[in-house]
Amino acid sequence: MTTTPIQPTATVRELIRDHYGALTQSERKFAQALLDSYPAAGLASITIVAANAGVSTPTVARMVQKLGFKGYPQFHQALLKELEAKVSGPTQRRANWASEAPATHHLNRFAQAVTQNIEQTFANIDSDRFDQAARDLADTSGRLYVVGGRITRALADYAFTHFQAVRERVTHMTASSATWPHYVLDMAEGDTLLMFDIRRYETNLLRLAELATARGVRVILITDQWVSPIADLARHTFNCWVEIPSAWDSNVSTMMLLEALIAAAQEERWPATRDRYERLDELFNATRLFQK
Amino acid sequence: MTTTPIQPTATVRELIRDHYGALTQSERKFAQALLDSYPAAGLASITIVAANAGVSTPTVARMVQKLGFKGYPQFHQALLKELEAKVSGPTQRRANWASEAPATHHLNRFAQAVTQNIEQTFANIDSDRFDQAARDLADTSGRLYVVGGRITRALADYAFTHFQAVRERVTHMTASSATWPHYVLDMAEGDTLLMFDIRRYETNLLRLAELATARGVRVILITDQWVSPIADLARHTFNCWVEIPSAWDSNVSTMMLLEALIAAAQEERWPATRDRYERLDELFNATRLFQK
DNA sequence: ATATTTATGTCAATATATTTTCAGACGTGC
DNA sequence: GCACGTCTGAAAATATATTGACATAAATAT
Repeated sequence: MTTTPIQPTATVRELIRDHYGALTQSERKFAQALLDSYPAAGLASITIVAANAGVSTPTVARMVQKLGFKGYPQFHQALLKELEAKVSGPTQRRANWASEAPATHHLNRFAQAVTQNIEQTFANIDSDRFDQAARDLADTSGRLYVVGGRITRALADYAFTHFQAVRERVTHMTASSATWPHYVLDMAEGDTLLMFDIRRYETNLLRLAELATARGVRVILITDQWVSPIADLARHTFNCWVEIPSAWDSNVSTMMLLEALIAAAQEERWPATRDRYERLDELFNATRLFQK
Repeated sequence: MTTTPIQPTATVRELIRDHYGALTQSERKFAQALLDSYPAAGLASITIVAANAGVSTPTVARMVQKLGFKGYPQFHQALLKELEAKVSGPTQRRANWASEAPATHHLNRFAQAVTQNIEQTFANIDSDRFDQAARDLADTSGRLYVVGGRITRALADYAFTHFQAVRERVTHMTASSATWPHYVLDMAEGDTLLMFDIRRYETNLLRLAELATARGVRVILITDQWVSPIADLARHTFNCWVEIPSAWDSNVSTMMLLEALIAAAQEERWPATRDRYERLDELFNATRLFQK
């Protein structure tokens, strides 16, 4: 492990990060609790603080010593000093994301843009349609196909991996559109096709949507705020705000929507999904044995 | 003396204002000191706090009782609670996300959990390390390798697609670990390896990290809040908060961090990257003609 | 499977914080 | 200037926090 010498300017947060590798399980439990509500969770007495984190007092005492403090009081004082410096600063409580970076730092500008996208995206979701879409995605009476474009292929892949855990009969249509006709051949009424189409909309995907809907397949489309032409064919369309100050589009909101759909579909199929997860876990454990 | 009932909603600041008339000279001295650097000046022990304000301990004790607290500890706790509520991140007390859905709707619960994860994640990024990592990722004097685990393969894929647009000499190491040794064979000092390892840490990835670092490759690790063992070998480690109320982990914050890194690397290499984008665009347009 | 190491909590000791008591200081009205 | 009430901090008494020693539990290696 790299034992970084304690910088006099290092925040407790940084100290935790640096020493995290050397912390034991319970110590990490406390560290997490502290980071969870920082720095408040470290400003009470050691007794209270330990109880809140669900560990014993000596555990906390030992940990702060590992971080380089002489004892808990010194640690407490350090936290307090940080707080004081932060609150008395000139940019009092500007919404900074990266704690110590200036508001103009790339990170903060980026975080702000993405957050706005997320807000926009979620504000524009109709919860009824969302619920319906989740039901479609969870419906195992038909197959579920997943497909994405050049960039969104990764998202489709992610969706595939997770839906595979949630339900049976899932297919990821690979990005090579040459193989798509084979899949279409087997599509039937009652099947669902989850499509990702973010700008620079791809003609291939539109053609695929046409073929699929012609066969009675329900299309669920995840697109951007400018809306892919596939929307006209889709049963449900979701718009994601993707613009960031950059040459390309952000897919954080897309990912978030996707995860929300997976989570909802999972809930839809509980407890059937739980069994799948457990069986999956066993299989992975079995595989793991070989690796040792 | 009339014991004013403690308003549960009143802040200590308000209490001081309300009782200011009833305070004695020394008590006011302390009150001023507290307001001067609020709430830090009230979060140490009564002894220290009193000394800092230049008054005696009993003065402080008497005053907090005047404010309606049973004793100093209770006063301390009240301040702490306020702080906790206040420091909670930029988006904390937002109204519902999906505008018309009730707060208990799945969507809103999900959005809230994810937002907290994002906040935590970004609060824990050290901007210097972030900048350094971005520089490593943009450095074309060596190759850039990207690799992920079972779930994070999709993220690695996404990273690959984007970094490929940003710079040359990028390789996505496929998920099949059997082929990894071939890649390692060609790794050299000055190369960079971007790894994703979220819990259920994979032994394969750890072995790969060991081999790579042994060859002088810089490892940049993106892991979760519980930290993959690879962290000990990595040059830069980033922690993503991934917990959501679900059987699996969310990767929205991971995606967001990844995008932030891509954006930073892109900026690092501007305008070289702009040329690449333009050429890439031309190529895609050429391909598109065939599809029509 | 067993031994060894490491981690963790209980309990006791020690130190520190908090409150109470009280005597002097200070101001105020006569 | 004197008497009275109030304020203030020193110091004692009490409560609580902090740390260290130890035994048990968990993890790891043999």
